[in-house]
Amino acid sequence: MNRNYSRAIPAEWRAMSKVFEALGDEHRQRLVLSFEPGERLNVSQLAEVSTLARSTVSHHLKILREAGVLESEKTGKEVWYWINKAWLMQVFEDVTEHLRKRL
Amino acid sequence: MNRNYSRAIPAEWRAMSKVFEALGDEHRQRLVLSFEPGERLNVSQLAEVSTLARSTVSHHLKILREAGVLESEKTGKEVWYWINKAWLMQVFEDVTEHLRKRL
DNA sequence: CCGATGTGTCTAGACATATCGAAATGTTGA
DNA sequence: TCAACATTTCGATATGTCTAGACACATCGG
Repeated sequence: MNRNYSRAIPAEWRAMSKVFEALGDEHRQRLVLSFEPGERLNVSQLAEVSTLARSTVSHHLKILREAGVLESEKTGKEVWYWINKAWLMQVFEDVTEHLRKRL
Repeated sequence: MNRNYSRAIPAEWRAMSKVFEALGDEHRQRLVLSFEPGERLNVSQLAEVSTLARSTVSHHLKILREAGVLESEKTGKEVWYWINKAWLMQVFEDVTEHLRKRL
């Protein structure tokens, strides 16, 4: 048994922690699932398909961005979001690997 | 763009949803990380290393069990918990695969 | 410069979750 | 049967999150 409960969370779990938190919400899952491969969407488009108010969508996008799930870039008035696919897959694989070897 | 925001969440995401929610909490992460490979731990042992009250630990274990992260079995007075490793790895791999192919 | 547009922030209320201690439940052994 | 033990449930409170609308800020076109 690993007794030092308060020790640092492993790096791959720490990164994953934010992702777990971000993707634990169903609305945020649906936002992520609105993307097609390689696609970039702006806030208006995402708010349009969502059932939520635009400000609420903005709030959820912020959480997804801070978790590293989404990336964003502002061009003119619009802010375009896309899935941080490579990084996200890497984090998932790291956690799977940690699970395989250590737990 | 996938416009039907309210459609059903894919099966592998639905299973993952509970896992995300369960592992989004740092205390629950620490509980899971207390296990060594193949090990079974009871509530008292987990409560002992935790900084939380016994009843609170029990509450978190219930969430982890309902999410499928942990399994449990009662033998006599004690309830033993262990990580549902094979299933958990499968779910992670399914999500990674969905991410690779569809997003 | 001004109005229209796209986005983010702030606020407040509703709602959900976390937490602990006490009480209840179930189990074992004397 | 009874006392001790392990765990869960319950009640109360504190804390955090979700949500919409009002407002602020930046950008673009006229």
